[in-house]
Amino acid sequence: MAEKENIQLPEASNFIEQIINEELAAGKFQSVGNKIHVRFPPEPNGYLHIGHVKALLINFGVKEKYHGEINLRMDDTNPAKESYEYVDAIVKSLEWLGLKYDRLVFASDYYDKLYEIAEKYIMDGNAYVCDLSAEEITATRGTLTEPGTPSPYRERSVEENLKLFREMKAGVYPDGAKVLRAKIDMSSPNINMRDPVIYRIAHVPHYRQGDKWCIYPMYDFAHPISDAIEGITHSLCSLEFENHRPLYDWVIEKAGFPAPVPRQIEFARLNITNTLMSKRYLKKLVDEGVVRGWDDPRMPTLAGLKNRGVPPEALKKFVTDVGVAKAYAVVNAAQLDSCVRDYLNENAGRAMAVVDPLKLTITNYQGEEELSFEINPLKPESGTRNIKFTGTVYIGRDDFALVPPPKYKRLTVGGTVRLKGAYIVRCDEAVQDENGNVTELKCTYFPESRSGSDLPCAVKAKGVIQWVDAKYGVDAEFRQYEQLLKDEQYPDQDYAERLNYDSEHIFEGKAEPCLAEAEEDKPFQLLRTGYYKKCTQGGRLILSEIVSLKDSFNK
RNA sequence: UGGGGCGUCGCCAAGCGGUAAGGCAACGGACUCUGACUCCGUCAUUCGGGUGUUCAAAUCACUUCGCCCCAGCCA
Repeated sequence: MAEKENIQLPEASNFIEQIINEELAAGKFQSVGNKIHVRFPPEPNGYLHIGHVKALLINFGVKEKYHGEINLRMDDTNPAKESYEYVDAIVKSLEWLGLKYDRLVFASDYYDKLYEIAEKYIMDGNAYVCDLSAEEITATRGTLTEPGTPSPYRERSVEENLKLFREMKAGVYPDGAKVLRAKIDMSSPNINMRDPVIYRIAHVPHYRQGDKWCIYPMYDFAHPISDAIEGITHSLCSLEFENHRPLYDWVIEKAGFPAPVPRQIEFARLNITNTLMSKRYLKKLVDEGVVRGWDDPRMPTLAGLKNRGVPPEALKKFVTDVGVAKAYAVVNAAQLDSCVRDYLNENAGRAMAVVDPLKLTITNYQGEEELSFEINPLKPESGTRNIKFTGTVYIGRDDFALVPPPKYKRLTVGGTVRLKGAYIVRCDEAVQDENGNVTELKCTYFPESRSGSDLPCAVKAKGVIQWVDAKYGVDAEFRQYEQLLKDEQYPDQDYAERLNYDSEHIFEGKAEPCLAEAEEDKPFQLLRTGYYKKCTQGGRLILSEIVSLKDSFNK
């Protein structure tokens, strides 16, 4: 007898790793060299969204921790919904997140093997061809409290079943005429065990297999076997598959795979407040043209988040912080925002911009000069940028108040404020139009207050505001939003209600025109998105966020 | 109503019989040429409720209440 190897077990950081540690300690995987093997199995029927990041990180986390392997498997067993567009999008999303899998595999590559196992089931008396219609199967399945009734075709002979199944494969029957069912227990309290369908007829070409097949395996059959074929040790999935676990185990057992056999472990999926996390609805938004595509910045897809300017590192931090458990949970979107801000604060360069510009003219200033700003104050090594200053600038309308609220730190008539990186100015007059709207501010500046100068300066300013030079600033463009702005194509609440969810989060905010400081004669983009809003505190923009958004659009 | 799960601070979440980590949010205060950041401080005598076992329970047992999932030829 071989001695049990002494394996170094890493500290478990969640209940899944705890289970793996126990199994490892019990020697369950000795025959496979204690190699842990997991997989991430999306169906290529849509883009990955933020919810998938949880499954992704749990699986990749296990792979890393145990120095195991991970397959990216396209769970493509329903040809009606799948395509290469989605395969590509999924692969790209993983790249964006920086997750490297060991191999890309397709469930559709196992169709032959799957078929072979199905025939074995028939020969072993574990499956039969059923002629009942879909409605009849539903009707005879029983209810939650009543057992189902056996199909009249349940006791067909092995020979007949085999003949019929081969005819199904050969295309003798139309869609829906027959199915292959697992022969388990029609009175099981677990409805999934009441002779589930494992193969259906569908005369639909497959995006990879073409017309080769007209019968396709169901998830409950294909998934466990795919896992077993690949030597997966742990099949991690979300809670809604808990009821399928007995079937998962049954399918593998009857297929006769040798131990160690894959084990399914479920965890709670990720939910975020006001965020739609269903591929089905997201696809609907795309199909109906409510959004401009799966990568629309308002979408919670990874492609959309990327376009919104969310750094992948922030996403990973967020999902890791949220943890892994089995309790149903809805995480506050504020927690994601916090991760984004946190990362951006640390890494993003800074620039000034104003939304809703208000002209500020310094009446005693002449000429122009260049001022220097740090690109990222937190990272001195990132260098500086130079901004021209001509004495006529635009400031944000929010940074001036005719009637200042209590504790207001910005500009008021007669008050002073510092133009960030430049001078302190005093507002002498607020020019108003016939309606009383402020159209321009006439100010006086104090030369000795120049930023960084050692001159003694008597004037003090309680606030610091951003500005954009009137001559050198540029109109920021909204590359992503310009069309939306033009068409006023905003999904409305009615639409959201029809879809039965709250759209506030993905649709909040519209793009607004703004002015931005010029940078290498390339205007930068400013988006009025969720993050923009979240990054507004007390009416002030946090510049780092804006610049990062810009970067993400300069593809 | 059958079966399967889950209930620890406003939102997540550690805890695994020895006397409630952490993050987000919130609230005070310091600092600040980003009202940001940073920094300091506050924030569960209590773990859905009840009853037991024990010297000792969020952790064990029993019971009760609440929520989620399952009746696709979707995954």
